[in-house]
Amino acid sequence: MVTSVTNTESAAPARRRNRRGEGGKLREEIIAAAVALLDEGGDERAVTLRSVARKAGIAAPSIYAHFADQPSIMLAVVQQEMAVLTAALREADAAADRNGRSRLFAVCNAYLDFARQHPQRYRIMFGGLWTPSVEDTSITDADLESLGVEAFTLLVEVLGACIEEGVAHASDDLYGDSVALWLGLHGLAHQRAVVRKMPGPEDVAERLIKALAHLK
Amino acid sequence: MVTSVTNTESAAPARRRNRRGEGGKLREEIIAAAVALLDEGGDERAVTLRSVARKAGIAAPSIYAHFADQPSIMLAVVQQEMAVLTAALREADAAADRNGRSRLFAVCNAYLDFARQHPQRYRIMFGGLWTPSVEDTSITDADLESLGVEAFTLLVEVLGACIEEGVAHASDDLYGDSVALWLGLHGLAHQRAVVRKMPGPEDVAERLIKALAHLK
DNA sequence: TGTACATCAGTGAACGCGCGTTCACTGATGTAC
DNA sequence: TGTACATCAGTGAACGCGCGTTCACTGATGTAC
Repeated sequence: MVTSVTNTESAAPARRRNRRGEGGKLREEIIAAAVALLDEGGDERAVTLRSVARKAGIAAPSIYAHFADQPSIMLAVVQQEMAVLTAALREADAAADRNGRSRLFAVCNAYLDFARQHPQRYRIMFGGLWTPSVEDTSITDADLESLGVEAFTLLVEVLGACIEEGVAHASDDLYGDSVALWLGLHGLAHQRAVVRKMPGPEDVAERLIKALAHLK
Repeated sequence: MVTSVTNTESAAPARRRNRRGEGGKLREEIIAAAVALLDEGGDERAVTLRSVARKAGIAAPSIYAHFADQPSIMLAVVQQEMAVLTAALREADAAADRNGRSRLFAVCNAYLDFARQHPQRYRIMFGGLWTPSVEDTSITDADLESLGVEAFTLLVEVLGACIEEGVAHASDDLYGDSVALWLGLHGLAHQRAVVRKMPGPEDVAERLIKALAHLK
């Protein structure tokens, strides 16, 4: 296997150390460095303690002042990106026409767009790439729970609006339908994040959303 | 990070070398060893050239007689497991009552069962865990195409049967609907393969299948 | 206002580890004569 | 039927690499007096 570090990673710029009392800023720089590595197209294996340190322009041991281990960095990345995703969904919702159907498509498409624009981030967030190793790390199950709750709640709300307006067929279980809808979105989003070119027709997304939302 | 090899890997039994002319058998043993490592719950990182060799009870260099590199082993695993999955779906279909609805649920549930019973295999097959590194390896795009075609074809057939029988609403595009249905199944299967306990109601699978198949 | 000093932010060297990969090799076994 | 030998199946030692992690440290900067 050929492993060339210098070719794939952009050189870290000269870094000025933080002023006294502002050491905490490095934490954010570390997270940003990890995200940058992902956005360069490398998969999760590209995000090591040392590669993150190189990217951030610091020495590897400097990370320990802010994170217990590499999975802790990943958790911070996931938490941050979940917030980014949630904000994007909210923004899309706010920008949509004020009817259930428009809002539903706006939110769902924003979700799919995030996955397409940031495939590696999406895989980290939902691909179960670091969760299996919980035993060895400082991450607790509590950290993992409630990670995507806010985003999901928005989906429930928008689907509920569709039903209230009579645009979607009501069922006995809005929550259950929302889970099903999210799972469908996730299947498409994940597949798009993983393969080069998606097979299937252009309008799969629309088909999925219409069917799972029971749109009339 | 604590990394203990001997604790997590079962010791390889004494191995008798293959008889002359039967050297090819080792190829299958190597694939089986890789699958065994996955089934032990380790994620894809646990499948290294050396760990596979240990599991198979051979010296690491012996692998090179059969595989160019580690990703080639993974490809072989994926190809084999795709065949296993396809066989399971066919079997479920054959065992089902001879009507579209029964066949559809049988095939879909068999798909979901595979993911639940072999989460790590499923993640390897559909999680995009090794595809990103195509550039460095001996694997070609041609190897990747048509990997799940047979299984998918069965899904199209069964959904088509539902429509012919009038059990499902016909649309203008059976293929497109099949892709959407598969994506939904994939979303659920993947999520189940990734998280410990799935949130949501018990009958999400049924909801998903009914909605995406447009069952009447 | 000047200076000693505690603290903070981060470094550099070193360690042991598992990895992929190479190389020359060994020893069993089938086959030609 | 016996034996020499080519081939096959697989080994063992070694290499350089990047990794996570430790340790003692350095040098800038704010603060107490």
